[in-house]
Amino acid sequence: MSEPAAPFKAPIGTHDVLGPASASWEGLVTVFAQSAYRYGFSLVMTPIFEDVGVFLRGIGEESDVFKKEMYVFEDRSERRYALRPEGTASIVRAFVQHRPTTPWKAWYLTPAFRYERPQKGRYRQHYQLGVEVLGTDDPAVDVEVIALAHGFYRSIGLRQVRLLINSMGHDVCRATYVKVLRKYLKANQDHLCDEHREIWRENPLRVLDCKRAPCVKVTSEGPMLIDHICDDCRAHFDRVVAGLEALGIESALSPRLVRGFDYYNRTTFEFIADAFDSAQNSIGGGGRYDKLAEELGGKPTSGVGFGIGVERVLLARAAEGIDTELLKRSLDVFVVDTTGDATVSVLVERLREAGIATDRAYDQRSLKAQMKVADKSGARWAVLVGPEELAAVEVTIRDLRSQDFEQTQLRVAQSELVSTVANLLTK
RNA sequence: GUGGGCGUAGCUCAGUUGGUUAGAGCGCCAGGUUGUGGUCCUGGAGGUCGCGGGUUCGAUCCCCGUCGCUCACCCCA
Repeated sequence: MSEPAAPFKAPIGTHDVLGPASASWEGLVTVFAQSAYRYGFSLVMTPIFEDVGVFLRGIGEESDVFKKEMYVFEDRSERRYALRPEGTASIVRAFVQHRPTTPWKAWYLTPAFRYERPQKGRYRQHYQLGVEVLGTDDPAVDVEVIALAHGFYRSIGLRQVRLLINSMGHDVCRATYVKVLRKYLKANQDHLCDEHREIWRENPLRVLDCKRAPCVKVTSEGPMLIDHICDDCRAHFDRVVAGLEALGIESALSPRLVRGFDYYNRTTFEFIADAFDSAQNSIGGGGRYDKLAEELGGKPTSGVGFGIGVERVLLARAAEGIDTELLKRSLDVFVVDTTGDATVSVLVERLREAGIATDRAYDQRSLKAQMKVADKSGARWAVLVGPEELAAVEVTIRDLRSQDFEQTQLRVAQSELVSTVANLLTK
C-alpha cells in the first residue's frame, strides 16, 4: 500500500547526542552548574521561543543574526515568534517580567538556533551555557563573571585559551567615536576589502570585526574605540582590568573586538581557543548591556553576562587532546538471571533503592550471553541468579574484574544481597 | 546565500579501467560436549553501493540533477 518510508534524519545542522559524547555533555554541564552555584547563581529557565520583538530589541534589527539567521514563525493565532538565537535577551525579558530583587544572578543551559550553513563548530542548533547578572554596574561583577568562565575552562582541562577584552563605551561616547571612525573610513575607503568598501557607512563598527587583510590593516592603523570612550567608561574599564589582574587572570586588550549584538556597552570580552583548527575558535563571549532592560520595557537596569558554546568547548578539548572523563559514571551491579523468576526483579529493585546503580539482562538469554553483556556494561559486580540459587534462596556475587571466578565468587542469602554488595563497594 | 570535497553493511573503509552471487576489520548474533564474561576458534545475520534520470547490450563505477554530510566565505557560541 504505502512505500517503505525513507528514514527520517535529524534536521540539517542539528545533532543527536548519544554514546560517549553524552557522558562528556553531562560532565560539562555538571561542572558548570557546580561552579555557577559556587558563585551564587541560580538556574533560570525560559521558553525556547519568544515574541520576535524580544530578540529584535535585544540583538538589533541590523545584526546579521536578526536579519538572516533567525528561526521566525507564526503560530496558529498568527503571533510572531522566534526560536531563540542566544540566551541573554530571554533572561532579561524574564527579569523585566518578574522584577526579582537585585542583584539577580541567573545561569542557564539552552539550545540556540541560527539559520546558517553548518560547518565545524557552527550548527543550526547549538547549546550555550551562560550566566547573567542584572541590577548592578559594579565592575566587580564584570570581573566575577569573567572569572567564572575562566575557571570553568580551566576546570574542564582547557589550557590554550586566550581572553580578549575591550570596552564599547556607553551610547553617547560610542556615538562620538563612530563619527570619528566614519570619517577615517571615508578617507580610507579605497583600501577596505571588497565587501566593506561599499557598506562601511551603514555600520562602521562592523568593519572593525572584519578579518580580511585590507580591513585589518586600515582599522588597526585607525582610531580606537578604547581611546575615545568617556572618563566614566574608562574608569569602569580600568577597574575591570585591575580586578582581573588581581585575580591573576590574563587578558589582552583587543581594541577591535566589537561583538555582534547591538545591546553591548562598556565591557565586552571573548575567549579564544588557540588549539582549535577551525574558523570558529571563539568558545565563549559576553559583555555588559546596561540599556537592554529598558529596551525590553523594564526600568533601567544594568546587566552583564556571557555565553559559552558547549559544542565548541568539546571540540576545543579534543583539539587539545584532553580525554579525561569529566564525570565518572559506572554501574555497580549487573544482574544475570536465567530463571525469569519474579524474585529477580525484586532483588534488582532492592539494590536500586539502596542507591546501588544496577542494570540487568532481559529476554532470558543464555548465561554466556548475559555474562558478555554484564562485562560490557562496565559494572563492578555481577549478581547471578540461576535455578540453583533460586531454589536455595541465594545469589552468586561475582567480581567482574577478577580473572578466576572460582576463587572469588561468593554465594550469599538473598536477604544479605544488598548489605553484602554495599559492603563490597566501600572497599 | 556562495564555493570546494565526499556519499559502498551499525561503525571505519576496500573494490569494480562498466561485465555473473559487492568485500575486510570492528560491532552484533549463535556455537566451541549441556551454570560463567574480558583472549582465542568456527559459523551466521546485516547492503535499493544516498535518491532520480541519462548514456550503454549491461551502471555501484561514466554524465546530469537532487538530497545529505563535510570544509570554507559571511557571521557567530
